[in-house]
Amino acid sequence: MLITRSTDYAVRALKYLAEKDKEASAAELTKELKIPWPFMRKIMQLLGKNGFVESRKGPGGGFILLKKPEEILLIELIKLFQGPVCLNQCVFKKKVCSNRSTCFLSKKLGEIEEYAYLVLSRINLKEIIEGGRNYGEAQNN
Amino acid sequence: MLITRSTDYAVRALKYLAEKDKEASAAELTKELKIPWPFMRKIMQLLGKNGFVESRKGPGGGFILLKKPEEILLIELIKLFQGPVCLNQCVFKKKVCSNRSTCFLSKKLGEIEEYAYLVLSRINLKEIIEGGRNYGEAQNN
DNA sequence: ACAAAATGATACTTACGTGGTATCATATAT
DNA sequence: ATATATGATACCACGTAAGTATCATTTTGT
Repeated sequence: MLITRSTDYAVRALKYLAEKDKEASAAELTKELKIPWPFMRKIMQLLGKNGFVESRKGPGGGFILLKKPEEILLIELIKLFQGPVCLNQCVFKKKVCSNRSTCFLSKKLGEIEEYAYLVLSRINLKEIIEGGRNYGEAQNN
Repeated sequence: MLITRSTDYAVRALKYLAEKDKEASAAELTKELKIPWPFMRKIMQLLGKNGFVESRKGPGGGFILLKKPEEILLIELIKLFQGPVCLNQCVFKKKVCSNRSTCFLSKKLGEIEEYAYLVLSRINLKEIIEGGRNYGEAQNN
């Protein structure tokens, strides 16, 4: 899987914050986006620690976007919530196949990974908001 | 991960059979390729059920390749051992996001998936044997 | 001052897929 | 007959993603 649920939730939350353009609490995000509250909190905390949002405690507090949507790259969120993009990793984790450069299959998988990385690097939040009209809109079925 | 260990083992086993061009038992494959015996058997059984190899029981029995290496496509092995190639799958498994066509992100992920599929579809066993001189050669570290 | 409402930190549980094992039944060669 | 092979199938182990729970801390409003 290229994108896990955590990353997806993060995108949705950031999208919501961008569109609202005001402070929103985890409770509000949870309600609007239909994402489990404790999970949402965990995600927002990570976003906070990494400079995507600023948080304010106390009643009326919550989170506010720190960056412009066009400055938030999908690849950064992926790295944050899933670690480095890696479709390739030799099944033997460095023990066997030290000879990856001579391995035809590794080379091909590497090509795919490179392409994926390139595409993901170019996607920013602004595009997601504008291009995906209903991305993240919760539904009831 | 694009390729799991099962698929990788299957490739190695088929490569071995292709190069030997004679019947080989699971025990032999296990020994030569340093793959756990019960796991190897499981893999060979799947390959047998799906027409990649023919099996013969009894002493001296084993498996023999049924197809030409150039007719064995990596993508088929991936599908067999890992299910359909799917990097895209909406995190909500069909519940939300029935509107995938209008979702910018899904479209982009779909593009990556398509590219991966294309590359993987074109790789056959013959190429792997010829291109990857040391693919599947067991090492001892 | 105090209670309520928010986040911070952190540890824990649950679910699932991959990797791997074990067992018994069945066929075949000698 | 017996040993050697595969067929079928059920089970176990482990790591990661998904989700929960708890307590501490900060801030607001009265």
